Amino acid sequence: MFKKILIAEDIDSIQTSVISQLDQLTHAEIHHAKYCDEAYLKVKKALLDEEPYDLLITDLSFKQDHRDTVLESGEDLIRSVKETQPELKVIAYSIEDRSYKIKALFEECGINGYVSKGREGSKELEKAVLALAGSTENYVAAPLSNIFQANNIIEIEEYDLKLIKYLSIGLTQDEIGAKFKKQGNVPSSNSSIEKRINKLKLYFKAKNTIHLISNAKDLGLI
Amino acid sequence: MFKKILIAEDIDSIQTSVISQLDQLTHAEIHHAKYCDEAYLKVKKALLDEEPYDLLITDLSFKQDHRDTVLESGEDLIRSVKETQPELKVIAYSIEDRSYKIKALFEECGINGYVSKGREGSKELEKAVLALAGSTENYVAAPLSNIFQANNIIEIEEYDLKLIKYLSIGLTQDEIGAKFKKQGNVPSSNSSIEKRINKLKLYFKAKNTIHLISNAKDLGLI
DNA sequence: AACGCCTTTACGGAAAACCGTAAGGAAATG
DNA sequence: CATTTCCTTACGGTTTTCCGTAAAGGCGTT
Repeated sequence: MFKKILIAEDIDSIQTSVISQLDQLTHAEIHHAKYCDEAYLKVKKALLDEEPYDLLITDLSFKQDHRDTVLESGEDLIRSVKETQPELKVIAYSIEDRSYKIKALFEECGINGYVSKGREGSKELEKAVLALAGSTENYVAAPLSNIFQANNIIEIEEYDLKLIKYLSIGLTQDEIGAKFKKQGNVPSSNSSIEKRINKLKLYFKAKNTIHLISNAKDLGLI
Repeated sequence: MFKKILIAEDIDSIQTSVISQLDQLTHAEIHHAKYCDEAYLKVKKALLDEEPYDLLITDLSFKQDHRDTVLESGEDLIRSVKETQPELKVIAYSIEDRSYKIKALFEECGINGYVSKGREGSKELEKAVLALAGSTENYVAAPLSNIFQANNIIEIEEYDLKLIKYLSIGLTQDEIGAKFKKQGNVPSSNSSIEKRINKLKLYFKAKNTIHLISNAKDLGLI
Protein backbone atom coordinates (compact mmCIF):
# COMPACT_ATOMS: atom_id res chain seq x y z
CA MET A 1 0.00 0.00 0.00
CA PHE A 2 1.03 3.60 -0.54
CA LYS A 3 2.97 5.33 2.20
CA LYS A 4 2.94 8.96 1.20
CA ILE A 5 0.20 10.55 -0.84
CA LEU A 6 -0.26 14.03 -2.27
CA ILE A 7 -3.65 15.40 -3.20
CA ALA A 8 -3.89 18.38 -5.54
CA GLU A 9 -7.38 19.83 -5.59
CA ASP A 10 -8.60 23.37 -5.32
CA ILE A 11 -12.18 22.81 -4.22
CA ASP A 12 -11.90 22.49 -0.48
CA SER A 13 -15.12 20.53 -0.12
CA ILE A 14 -13.67 17.75 -2.24
CA GLN A 15 -10.25 17.94 -0.73
CA THR A 16 -11.37 17.36 2.83
CA SER A 17 -13.54 14.43 1.92
CA VAL A 18 -10.86 12.75 -0.18
CA ILE A 19 -8.28 13.21 2.56
CA SER A 20 -10.41 11.67 5.26
CA GLN A 21 -11.36 8.84 2.97
CA LEU A 22 -7.78 7.98 2.04
CA ASP A 23 -6.66 8.36 5.60
CA GLN A 24 -8.99 5.56 6.63
CA LEU A 25 -8.17 3.44 3.62
CA THR A 26 -4.38 3.57 3.60
CA HIS A 27 -3.06 4.98 6.86
CA ALA A 28 -0.58 6.77 4.64
CA GLU A 29 0.98 10.14 5.22
CA ILE A 30 -1.28 12.49 3.31
CA HIS A 31 -0.46 15.98 2.14
CA HIS A 32 -2.49 18.34 0.04
CA ALA A 33 -2.16 21.37 -2.22
CA LYS A 34 -4.63 23.87 -3.59
CA TYR A 35 -2.44 25.08 -6.42
CA CYS A 36 -0.57 23.19 -9.11
CA ASP A 37 2.66 25.04 -8.41
CA GLU A 38 2.35 24.23 -4.74
CA ALA A 39 1.83 20.56 -5.54
CA TYR A 40 4.82 20.47 -7.86
CA LEU A 41 7.08 22.07 -5.28
CA LYS A 42 5.99 19.55 -2.68
CA VAL A 43 6.80 16.67 -4.99
CA LYS A 44 10.21 18.13 -5.74
CA LYS A 45 11.02 18.87 -2.14
CA ALA A 46 9.99 15.42 -1.00
CA LEU A 47 12.22 13.89 -3.63
CA LEU A 48 15.20 15.97 -2.56
CA ASP A 49 14.60 15.04 1.06
CA GLU A 50 14.61 11.42 -0.04
CA GLU A 51 11.11 10.98 1.27
CA PRO A 52 9.31 10.97 -2.07
CA TYR A 53 5.61 10.61 -2.57
CA ASP A 54 4.44 7.36 -4.08
CA LEU A 55 1.01 8.56 -5.22
CA LEU A 56 -0.36 11.80 -6.58
CA ILE A 57 -4.09 12.32 -6.91
CA THR A 58 -4.89 15.45 -8.85
CA ASP A 59 -7.78 17.36 -10.30
CA LEU A 60 -7.44 18.61 -13.87
CA SER A 61 -8.89 22.09 -13.74
CA PHE A 62 -7.88 24.66 -11.19
CA LYS A 63 -9.49 28.03 -10.82
CA GLN A 64 -7.48 31.09 -11.57
CA ASP A 65 -7.22 33.59 -8.78
CA HIS A 66 -5.05 36.55 -7.85
CA ARG A 67 -1.92 34.40 -7.66
CA ASP A 68 0.52 34.25 -10.52
CA THR A 69 1.09 30.62 -11.34
CA VAL A 70 3.42 28.74 -13.64
CA LEU A 71 1.42 25.54 -13.90
CA GLU A 72 -2.18 26.32 -14.66
CA SER A 73 -3.81 22.96 -15.11
CA GLY A 74 -3.66 19.47 -13.77
CA GLU A 75 -2.28 18.42 -17.12
CA ASP A 76 0.65 20.82 -16.73
CA LEU A 77 1.22 19.49 -13.24
CA ILE A 78 1.21 15.88 -14.33
CA ARG A 79 3.70 16.52 -17.13
CA SER A 80 6.08 18.34 -14.82
CA VAL A 81 5.79 15.76 -12.09
CA LYS A 82 6.39 12.90 -14.49
CA GLU A 83 9.58 14.59 -15.66
CA THR A 84 10.86 15.06 -12.15
CA GLN A 85 9.83 11.72 -10.73
CA PRO A 86 8.71 9.36 -13.50
CA GLU A 87 7.92 6.43 -11.22
CA LEU A 88 5.44 8.44 -9.15
CA LYS A 89 1.99 7.04 -9.76
CA VAL A 90 -0.64 9.55 -10.75
CA ILE A 91 -4.40 9.31 -10.58
CA ALA A 92 -6.42 12.02 -12.27
CA TYR A 93 -9.69 12.73 -10.47
CA SER A 94 -11.85 14.99 -12.53
CA ILE A 95 -15.32 15.76 -13.75
CA GLU A 96 -14.09 15.20 -17.29
CA ASP A 97 -15.77 12.28 -19.00
CA ARG A 98 -14.91 12.73 -22.66
CA SER A 99 -13.13 9.62 -23.73
CA TYR A 100 -10.67 11.17 -26.13
CA LYS A 101 -9.50 13.54 -23.44
CA ILE A 102 -8.99 10.75 -20.97
CA LYS A 103 -7.24 8.64 -23.55
CA ALA A 104 -4.87 11.51 -24.20
CA LEU A 105 -4.09 11.73 -20.51
CA PHE A 106 -2.95 8.13 -20.46
CA GLU A 107 -1.03 8.32 -23.69
CA GLU A 108 0.49 11.76 -23.53
CA CYS A 109 0.78 12.52 -19.84
CA GLY A 110 1.38 9.00 -18.61
CA ILE A 111 -1.22 8.94 -15.88
CA ASN A 112 -1.68 5.60 -14.14
CA GLY A 113 -5.32 5.85 -13.27
CA TYR A 114 -8.39 7.84 -14.09
CA VAL A 115 -11.45 8.36 -11.93
CA SER A 116 -14.42 10.47 -12.92
CA LYS A 117 -15.93 12.62 -10.21
CA GLY A 118 -19.57 11.76 -9.90
CA ARG A 119 -22.22 9.95 -7.95
CA GLU A 120 -19.87 7.04 -7.20
CA GLY A 121 -16.64 8.95 -7.52
CA SER A 122 -15.24 8.26 -4.10
CA LYS A 123 -15.91 4.54 -4.34
CA GLU A 124 -14.19 4.48 -7.70
CA LEU A 125 -11.29 6.39 -6.24
CA GLU A 126 -10.84 3.78 -3.56
CA LYS A 127 -10.85 1.03 -6.14
CA ALA A 128 -8.28 2.86 -8.20
CA VAL A 129 -5.98 3.37 -5.24
CA LEU A 130 -6.24 -0.28 -4.23
CA ALA A 131 -5.67 -1.46 -7.77
CA LEU A 132 -2.61 0.70 -8.30
CA ALA A 133 -1.16 -0.25 -4.94
CA GLY A 134 -1.09 -3.92 -5.79
CA SER A 135 -0.02 -3.82 -9.39
CA THR A 136 1.95 -2.05 -12.06
CA GLU A 137 -1.02 -2.00 -14.42
CA ASN A 138 -2.91 1.18 -15.13
CA TYR A 139 -6.42 1.55 -13.85
CA VAL A 140 -9.45 2.87 -15.67
CA ALA A 141 -12.83 2.85 -14.02
CA ALA A 142 -15.20 0.29 -15.52
CA PRO A 143 -17.68 2.59 -17.23
CA LEU A 144 -14.83 4.16 -19.16
CA SER A 145 -12.86 1.05 -19.95
CA ASN A 146 -14.15 1.02 -23.51
CA ILE A 147 -12.18 4.15 -24.34
CA PHE A 148 -9.28 2.15 -25.68
CA GLN A 149 -11.39 0.43 -28.25
CA ALA A 150 -10.31 3.18 -30.59
CA ASN A 151 -13.24 3.07 -33.00
CA ASN A 152 -15.34 5.45 -30.99
CA ILE A 153 -12.44 7.84 -30.70
CA ILE A 154 -12.27 10.74 -33.05
CA GLU A 155 -9.03 10.74 -34.97
CA ILE A 156 -8.08 14.35 -34.98
CA GLU A 157 -4.46 15.24 -35.34
CA GLU A 158 -2.44 17.94 -33.75
CA TYR A 159 -2.62 19.83 -37.03
CA ASP A 160 -6.42 19.91 -37.15
CA LEU A 161 -6.58 21.00 -33.59
CA LYS A 162 -4.26 23.89 -34.29
CA LEU A 163 -6.32 24.82 -37.32
CA ILE A 164 -9.53 24.81 -35.34
CA LYS A 165 -7.94 26.82 -32.60
CA TYR A 166 -6.70 29.46 -35.02
CA LEU A 167 -10.13 29.72 -36.58
CA SER A 168 -11.68 30.10 -33.17
CA ILE A 169 -9.51 33.08 -32.33
CA GLY A 170 -10.64 34.89 -35.44
CA LEU A 171 -7.81 34.32 -37.92
CA THR A 172 -8.69 34.24 -41.61
CA GLN A 173 -7.62 31.33 -43.77
CA ASP A 174 -4.95 33.58 -45.25
CA GLU A 175 -3.57 34.44 -41.85
CA ILE A 176 -3.58 30.82 -40.80
CA GLY A 177 -1.66 29.90 -43.93
CA ALA A 178 0.95 32.55 -43.16
CA LYS A 179 1.20 31.33 -39.59
CA PHE A 180 1.72 27.73 -40.65
CA LYS A 181 4.37 28.81 -43.12
CA LYS A 182 6.24 30.70 -40.43
CA GLN A 183 6.10 27.66 -38.18
CA GLY A 184 7.32 25.42 -40.98
CA ASN A 185 4.09 23.53 -40.68
CA VAL A 186 2.79 21.79 -43.81
CA PRO A 187 0.39 21.93 -45.50
CA SER A 188 0.27 25.67 -45.37
CA SER A 189 -1.24 26.78 -48.68
CA ASN A 190 -4.58 28.49 -48.72
CA SER A 191 -5.93 25.72 -50.84
CA SER A 192 -4.89 22.98 -48.46
CA ILE A 193 -6.20 24.81 -45.45
CA GLU A 194 -9.47 25.26 -47.25
CA LYS A 195 -9.56 21.55 -48.05
CA ARG A 196 -8.77 20.57 -44.51
CA ILE A 197 -11.48 22.79 -43.11
CA ASN A 198 -13.81 21.15 -45.57
CA LYS A 199 -12.90 17.69 -44.33
CA LEU A 200 -13.48 18.79 -40.78
CA LYS A 201 -16.86 20.22 -41.73
CA LEU A 202 -17.85 16.87 -43.21
CA TYR A 203 -16.51 15.06 -40.21
CA PHE A 204 -18.43 17.18 -37.75
CA LYS A 205 -21.49 17.53 -39.97
CA ALA A 206 -21.13 21.30 -39.99
CA LYS A 207 -22.79 23.53 -42.53
CA ASN A 208 -20.13 26.21 -42.46
CA THR A 209 -17.06 27.21 -40.51
CA ILE A 210 -18.99 28.95 -37.79
CA HIS A 211 -20.96 25.79 -37.23
CA LEU A 212 -17.75 23.79 -37.22
CA ILE A 213 -16.15 25.86 -34.50
CA SER A 214 -19.36 25.79 -32.53
CA ASN A 215 -19.43 21.99 -32.68
CA ALA A 216 -15.77 21.71 -31.82
CA LYS A 217 -16.36 23.81 -28.74
CA ASP A 218 -19.29 21.66 -27.72
CA LEU A 219 -17.15 18.57 -28.03
CA GLY A 220 -14.49 20.15 -25.89
CA LEU A 221 -11.84 19.96 -28.60
CA ILE A 222 -10.86 23.50 -27.82
CA MET B 1 -30.95 28.55 12.68
CA PHE B 2 -32.20 26.11 10.09
CA LYS B 3 -33.86 22.94 11.29
CA LYS B 4 -34.13 20.80 8.19
CA ILE B 5 -31.74 21.03 5.27
CA LEU B 6 -31.63 19.30 1.91
CA ILE B 7 -28.45 19.03 -0.11
CA ALA B 8 -28.66 18.27 -3.82
CA GLU B 9 -25.27 17.36 -5.22
CA ASP B 10 -24.18 14.53 -7.46
CA ILE B 11 -20.48 14.42 -6.70
CA ASP B 12 -20.26 12.24 -3.64
CA SER B 13 -16.94 13.65 -2.52
CA ILE B 14 -18.51 17.06 -2.15
CA GLN B 15 -21.73 15.79 -0.70
CA THR B 16 -20.12 13.98 2.22
CA SER B 17 -17.96 16.91 3.14
CA VAL B 18 -20.80 19.42 2.98
CA ILE B 19 -23.02 17.19 5.06
CA SER B 20 -20.49 16.72 7.83
CA GLN B 21 -19.71 20.41 7.81
CA LEU B 22 -23.33 21.50 8.11
CA ASP B 23 -24.00 18.85 10.69
CA GLN B 24 -21.45 20.45 12.97
CA LEU B 25 -22.56 23.98 12.17
CA THR B 26 -26.30 23.70 12.53
CA HIS B 27 -27.29 20.48 14.27
CA ALA B 28 -30.09 20.43 11.74
CA GLU B 29 -31.72 17.40 10.22
CA ILE B 30 -29.84 16.95 6.99
CA HIS B 31 -30.96 15.01 3.94
CA HIS B 32 -29.34 14.64 0.59
CA ALA B 33 -30.09 13.76 -3.01
CA LYS B 34 -27.93 12.86 -5.99
CA TYR B 35 -30.52 13.66 -8.63
CA CYS B 36 -32.62 16.74 -9.19
CA ASP B 37 -35.82 14.73 -9.45
CA GLU B 38 -35.01 12.99 -6.21
CA ALA B 39 -34.42 16.34 -4.51
CA TYR B 40 -37.66 17.77 -5.82
CA LEU B 41 -39.67 14.77 -4.62
CA LYS B 42 -38.14 15.07 -1.18
CA VAL B 43 -39.10 18.72 -0.96
CA LYS B 44 -42.64 17.93 -2.04
CA LYS B 45 -43.03 15.00 0.31
CA ALA B 46 -41.70 16.96 3.27
CA LEU B 47 -44.18 19.73 2.53
CA LEU B 48 -47.09 17.28 2.38
CA ASP B 49 -45.99 15.69 5.63
CA GLU B 50 -45.97 19.18 7.14
CA GLU B 51 -42.33 18.83 7.97
CA PRO B 52 -40.95 21.08 5.23
CA TYR B 53 -37.32 21.85 4.62
CA ASP B 54 -36.19 25.36 5.43
CA LEU B 55 -33.00 25.33 3.37
CA LEU B 56 -31.96 23.80 0.08
CA ILE B 57 -28.34 23.78 -0.98
CA THR B 58 -27.94 22.68 -4.56
CA ASP B 59 -25.35 22.29 -7.25
CA LEU B 60 -26.21 23.63 -10.70
CA SER B 61 -24.91 20.96 -13.02
CA PHE B 62 -25.71 17.31 -12.64
CA LYS B 63 -24.23 14.55 -14.71
CA GLN B 64 -26.47 12.60 -17.00
CA ASP B 65 -26.48 8.88 -16.48
CA HIS B 66 -28.63 5.90 -17.40
CA ARG B 67 -31.62 7.29 -15.50
CA ASP B 68 -34.39 9.15 -17.23
CA THR B 69 -34.88 12.42 -15.45
CA VAL B 70 -37.39 15.22 -15.70
CA LEU B 71 -35.30 17.94 -14.08
CA GLU B 72 -31.87 18.01 -15.61
CA SER B 73 -30.16 20.93 -13.98
CA GLY B 74 -29.98 22.73 -10.70
CA GLU B 75 -31.71 25.63 -12.37
CA ASP B 76 -34.68 23.41 -13.26
CA LEU B 77 -34.74 22.14 -9.71
CA ILE B 78 -34.70 25.61 -8.19
CA ARG B 79 -37.54 26.81 -10.41
CA SER B 80 -39.71 23.82 -9.54
CA VAL B 81 -38.95 24.03 -5.87
CA LYS B 82 -39.71 27.74 -5.74
CA GLU B 83 -43.10 27.05 -7.32
CA THR B 84 -43.94 24.37 -4.82
CA GLN B 85 -42.59 26.05 -1.72
CA PRO B 86 -41.71 29.70 -2.42
CA GLU B 87 -40.51 30.50 1.07
CA LEU B 88 -37.88 27.74 1.04
CA LYS B 89 -34.49 29.38 1.04
CA VAL B 90 -32.12 28.20 -1.65
CA ILE B 91 -28.36 28.45 -1.83
CA ALA B 92 -26.70 27.57 -5.12
CA TYR B 93 -23.28 26.02 -4.62
CA SER B 94 -21.49 25.72 -7.92
CA ILE B 95 -18.25 26.09 -9.76
CA GLU B 96 -19.89 28.74 -11.93
CA ASP B 97 -18.30 32.14 -11.55
CA ARG B 98 -19.64 34.13 -14.47
CA SER B 99 -21.39 37.11 -13.02
CA TYR B 100 -24.22 37.39 -15.50
CA LYS B 101 -25.15 33.77 -14.89
CA ILE B 102 -25.21 34.27 -11.15
CA LYS B 103 -27.16 37.47 -11.51
CA ALA B 104 -29.73 35.60 -13.58
CA LEU B 105 -30.04 33.00 -10.84
CA PHE B 106 -31.01 35.66 -8.33
CA GLU B 107 -33.33 37.52 -10.66
CA GLU B 108 -34.96 34.72 -12.57
CA CYS B 109 -34.81 31.74 -10.25
CA GLY B 110 -35.09 33.59 -6.98
CA ILE B 111 -32.17 32.00 -5.19
CA ASN B 112 -31.33 33.47 -1.80
CA GLY B 113 -27.62 32.88 -1.75
CA TYR B 114 -24.78 32.03 -4.05
CA VAL B 115 -21.50 30.37 -3.15
CA SER B 116 -18.79 29.55 -5.61
CA LYS B 117 -17.04 26.23 -5.16
CA GLY B 118 -13.36 26.83 -4.84
CA ARG B 119 -10.40 27.10 -2.52
CA GLU B 120 -12.48 28.72 0.22
CA GLY B 121 -15.83 27.31 -0.84
CA SER B 122 -16.75 25.58 2.36
CA LYS B 123 -15.94 28.61 4.48
CA GLU B 124 -18.06 30.74 2.20
CA LEU B 125 -20.83 28.21 2.43
CA GLU B 126 -20.84 28.46 6.21
CA LYS B 127 -21.01 32.22 6.03
CA ALA B 128 -23.91 32.05 3.62
CA VAL B 129 -25.84 29.63 5.81
CA LEU B 130 -25.29 31.77 8.89
CA ALA B 131 -26.23 34.94 7.05
CA LEU B 132 -29.44 33.49 5.65
CA ALA B 133 -30.40 31.96 8.98
CA GLY B 134 -30.41 35.32 10.71
CA SER B 135 -31.92 37.52 8.06
CA THR B 136 -34.29 37.79 5.16
CA GLU B 137 -31.67 39.42 2.97
CA ASN B 138 -30.04 37.53 0.16
CA TYR B 139 -26.39 36.58 0.45
CA VAL B 140 -23.69 36.88 -2.16
CA ALA B 141 -20.12 35.97 -1.34
CA ALA B 142 -17.85 38.99 -1.09
CA PRO B 143 -15.71 38.48 -4.19
CA LEU B 144 -18.88 38.39 -6.27
CA SER B 145 -20.81 41.17 -4.61
CA ASN B 146 -19.96 43.56 -7.40
CA ILE B 147 -22.15 41.67 -9.82
CA PHE B 148 -25.11 43.91 -9.13
CA GLN B 149 -23.27 47.00 -10.16
CA ALA B 150 -24.74 46.47 -13.59
CA ASN B 151 -22.11 48.28 -15.59
CA ASN B 152 -19.88 45.25 -15.90
CA ILE B 153 -22.81 43.11 -16.86
CA ILE B 154 -23.30 42.48 -20.51
CA GLU B 155 -26.65 43.77 -21.70
CA ILE B 156 -27.61 41.21 -24.25
CA GLU B 157 -31.21 40.92 -25.24
CA GLU B 158 -33.25 37.93 -26.16
CA TYR B 159 -32.90 38.95 -29.80
CA ASP B 160 -29.12 38.92 -29.79
CA LEU B 161 -29.07 35.58 -28.07
CA LYS B 162 -31.31 34.11 -30.72
CA LEU B 163 -29.11 35.59 -33.41
CA ILE B 164 -25.97 34.14 -31.90
CA LYS B 165 -27.64 30.79 -31.50
CA TYR B 166 -28.72 30.71 -35.13
CA LEU B 167 -25.22 31.57 -36.26
CA SER B 168 -23.81 28.84 -34.08
CA ILE B 169 -25.95 26.19 -35.72
CA GLY B 170 -24.65 27.14 -39.14
CA LEU B 171 -27.40 29.34 -40.57
CA THR B 172 -26.39 32.04 -43.06
CA GLN B 173 -27.44 35.62 -42.53
CA ASP B 174 -30.03 35.17 -45.27
CA GLU B 175 -31.51 32.15 -43.56
CA ILE B 176 -31.59 33.93 -40.25
CA GLY B 177 -33.43 36.84 -41.85
CA ALA B 178 -36.01 34.48 -43.31
CA LYS B 179 -36.42 32.79 -39.95
CA PHE B 180 -36.95 36.07 -38.16
CA LYS B 181 -39.48 37.13 -40.76
CA LYS B 182 -41.41 33.91 -40.31
CA GLN B 183 -41.42 34.44 -36.56
CA GLY B 184 -42.58 38.03 -36.99
CA ASN B 185 -39.39 39.10 -35.30
CA VAL B 186 -37.99 42.55 -36.19
CA PRO B 187 -35.54 43.62 -37.35
CA SER B 188 -35.35 40.89 -39.91
CA SER B 189 -33.71 42.45 -42.96
CA ASN B 190 -30.32 41.23 -44.07
CA SER B 191 -28.94 44.66 -43.52
CA SER B 192 -30.13 44.89 -39.95
CA ILE B 193 -28.92 41.44 -39.09
CA GLU B 194 -25.59 42.35 -40.53
CA LYS B 195 -25.50 45.51 -38.44
CA ARG B 196 -26.46 43.68 -35.30
CA ILE B 197 -23.78 41.07 -35.79
CA ASN B 198 -21.36 43.92 -36.23
CA LYS B 199 -22.38 45.47 -32.92
CA LEU B 200 -21.93 42.16 -31.21
CA LYS B 201 -18.48 41.79 -32.74
CA LEU B 202 -17.48 45.16 -31.37
CA TYR B 203 -18.98 44.32 -28.03
CA PHE B 204 -17.13 41.04 -27.73
CA LYS B 205 -13.98 42.32 -29.39
CA ALA B 206 -14.26 39.68 -32.09
CA LYS B 207 -12.40 39.91 -35.38
CA ASN B 208 -15.02 38.02 -37.36
CA THR B 209 -18.16 36.00 -36.86
CA ILE B 210 -16.33 32.78 -36.11
CA HIS B 211 -14.46 34.57 -33.38
CA LEU B 212 -17.71 36.02 -32.09
CA ILE B 213 -19.37 32.65 -31.75
CA SER B 214 -16.26 31.24 -30.17
CA ASN B 215 -16.25 34.01 -27.57
CA ALA B 216 -19.96 33.64 -26.94
CA LYS B 217 -19.45 29.95 -26.24
CA ASP B 218 -16.60 30.70 -23.88
CA LEU B 219 -18.78 33.13 -21.99
CA GLY B 220 -21.48 30.52 -21.71
CA LEU B 221 -24.01 32.62 -23.58
CA ILE B 222 -24.96 29.61 -25.63
C1' DA C 1 -46.47 70.63 -40.24
C1' DA C 2 -41.46 70.86 -39.65
C1' DC C 3 -37.57 69.32 -37.30
C1' DG C 4 -34.19 66.34 -35.30
C1' DC C 5 -33.29 61.64 -33.66
C1' DC C 6 -33.27 56.87 -34.07
C1' DT C 7 -34.17 52.41 -36.13
C1' DT C 8 -34.85 49.69 -40.05
C1' DT C 9 -33.97 48.79 -44.73
C1' DA C 10 -31.52 49.03 -49.25
C1' DC C 11 -27.60 48.84 -52.11
C1' DG C 12 -22.91 48.47 -54.14
C1' DG C 13 -18.23 47.32 -53.96
C1' DA C 14 -14.39 44.81 -51.58
C1' DA C 15 -12.91 40.89 -49.02
C1' DA C 16 -13.31 36.33 -47.50
C1' DA C 17 -15.17 31.91 -47.80
C1' DC C 18 -16.93 28.19 -50.64
C1' DC C 19 -16.60 24.75 -54.36
C1' DG C 20 -14.98 22.15 -58.20
C1' DT C 21 -11.25 21.02 -61.10
C1' DA C 22 -6.64 20.35 -62.34
C1' DA C 23 -1.61 20.54 -62.18
C1' DG C 24 2.71 19.34 -59.67
C1' DG C 25 5.43 16.43 -56.67
C1' DA C 26 6.68 12.77 -53.47
C1' DA C 27 6.27 8.22 -51.83
C1' DA C 28 4.75 3.53 -52.77
C1' DT C 29 3.92 -0.37 -55.80
C1' DG C 30 4.89 -3.44 -59.20
C1' DC D 1 11.91 2.59 -64.23
C1' DA D 2 7.11 3.36 -65.05
C1' DT D 3 2.74 3.67 -62.83
C1' DT D 4 -0.36 4.44 -59.36
C1' DT D 5 -1.76 6.85 -55.42
C1' DC D 6 -1.91 10.31 -52.23
C1' DC D 7 -1.00 14.84 -50.78
C1' DT D 8 -0.15 19.59 -51.70
C1' DT D 9 -0.81 23.56 -54.32
C1' DA D 10 -2.99 26.62 -57.86
C1' DC D 11 -6.79 28.86 -59.95
C1' DG D 12 -11.39 30.58 -61.48
C1' DG D 13 -16.09 31.30 -60.53
C1' DT D 14 -19.90 31.63 -57.21
C1' DT D 15 -21.75 32.67 -52.75
C1' DT D 16 -21.53 34.81 -48.45
C1' DT D 17 -19.79 38.09 -45.51
C1' DC D 18 -18.02 42.62 -44.61
C1' DC D 19 -18.24 47.67 -44.70
C1' DG D 20 -19.68 52.24 -45.77
C1' DT D 21 -23.23 55.17 -47.30
C1' DA D 22 -27.78 56.53 -47.95
C1' DA D 23 -32.74 56.34 -48.23
C1' DA D 24 -37.23 55.38 -45.81
C1' DG D 25 -40.13 55.17 -41.89
C1' DG D 26 -41.51 55.86 -36.93
C1' DC D 27 -41.68 59.03 -32.99
C1' DG D 28 -41.56 62.75 -29.94
C1' DT D 29 -40.76 67.93 -29.64
C1' DT D 30 -41.57 72.39 -30.92
